[in-house]
Amino acid sequence: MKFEKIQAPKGVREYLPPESQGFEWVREQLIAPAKEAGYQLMELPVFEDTNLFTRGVGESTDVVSKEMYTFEDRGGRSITLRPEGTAGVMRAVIEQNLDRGQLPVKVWYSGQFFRAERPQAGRYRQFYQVGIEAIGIEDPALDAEVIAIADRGFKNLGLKNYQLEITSLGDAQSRASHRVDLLAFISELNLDEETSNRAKINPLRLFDDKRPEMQAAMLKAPILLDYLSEESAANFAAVQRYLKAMRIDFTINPRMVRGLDYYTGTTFEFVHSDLGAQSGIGGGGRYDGLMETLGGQSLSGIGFGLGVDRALLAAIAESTLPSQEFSSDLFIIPLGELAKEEALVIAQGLRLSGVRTELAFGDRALKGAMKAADKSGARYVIVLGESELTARTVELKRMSDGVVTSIKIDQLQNELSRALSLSSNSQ
RNA sequence: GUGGGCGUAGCUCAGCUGGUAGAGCACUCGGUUGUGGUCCGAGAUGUCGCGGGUUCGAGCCCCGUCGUUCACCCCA
Repeated sequence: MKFEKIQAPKGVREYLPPESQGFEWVREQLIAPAKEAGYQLMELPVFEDTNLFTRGVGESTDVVSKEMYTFEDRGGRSITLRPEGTAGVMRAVIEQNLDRGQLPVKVWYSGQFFRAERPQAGRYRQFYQVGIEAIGIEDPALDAEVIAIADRGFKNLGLKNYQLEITSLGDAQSRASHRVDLLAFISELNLDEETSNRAKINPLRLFDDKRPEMQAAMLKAPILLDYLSEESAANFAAVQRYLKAMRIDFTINPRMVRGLDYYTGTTFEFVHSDLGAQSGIGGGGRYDGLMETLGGQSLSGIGFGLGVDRALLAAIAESTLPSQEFSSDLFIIPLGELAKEEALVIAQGLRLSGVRTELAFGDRALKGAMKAADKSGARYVIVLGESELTARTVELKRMSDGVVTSIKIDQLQNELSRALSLSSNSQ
């Protein structure tokens, strides 16, 4: 009887060893700056009431209108796998009254998100993001800090071929007056049906059209930045000033368009140049009305989401992944039953003191075990046989050059700690 | 949702105008007593994605389907 193999669902990306080590590293590097800045973990469900997204993200967006994984649970409730992170954070903040405490609420999150799109390079139906949100305070310095944290994450990865683009979507008045002029401008253009439908949903989207003739046509379109109210303009100027003070490079892209409806004010995107069509590696911005829309008080927030999958692709493209980071320090090969027991005990002790230790299993021939040790990338190897057990002494072999030194088993921990720190200092 | 490319051993692929499958790498064992990376030798592995059709005969042609990949829409 042979059973058919079951495949992974379409569009999911799995990270298996050894690549998973790079993934784990990237995710940690991306979020570390947020932890250092006092943001705290918020662990949220991956599925939510569908209304959270239709109301929060906006029904007119592509994300909501055609990319959500929505299903009915056994109680007849409409449930959706989260397509982005901010709405869930806001829901939790409102539901648990976190906005009644000290502001801003500063949280980070990390996990899977889901969008039912056609898969493509760097675009998957299940993808990973890390993100932060800072809720309850309107201060351009906070905007600058949030951007700086995202930028630090990418710098932690060693990335160079990326660019930070910022703009401001202004306040409601700024957008309303710009919209009137933009619609007037667009009505003068000869648009095909599909495009003009898109314009009706959100005229700003036309700025993002990739067709050269559209780009050319939109060059003369009125720019939102020219319509900013005095206050919005001052805010945006301050954000730029702060970024410059922190020596964070950016360009102003007045034609930037974000896919989610809730953004207002400062908005930004990180774009990488080596990734093909899906070049956005992160983005975010301020959202003034979201909390109120979701039934909370009227507080503003700002946050970002960084794509872990794409950041990993970028790190691979720029060859910035560390290689030695992931391998063990020591590989123990026991020969015989007694040695096996002893090896387990020794390994436990060494691991407790921070020496990354692997064992050979399965009574393989010594040659095979040495091969396994070699492939593990371990920096040192010891063979534990009868003679070693009686002498309580092992030969510590350094794999890089094969040099062997004789060491008492009791001294193994000290010697290894010293040898490892010496060689890592000299790197 | 739309369009193009691709689907042959674990991996990367070859397979000429249709005649019932190969290479490299990886893997296992060995090159005499317990030491890896090089070298040499031996070995195992495929319903040629799946289903139909054309044909005396299909991995090669046709149709469908699934998957994959790239791009569009859109986005991390």
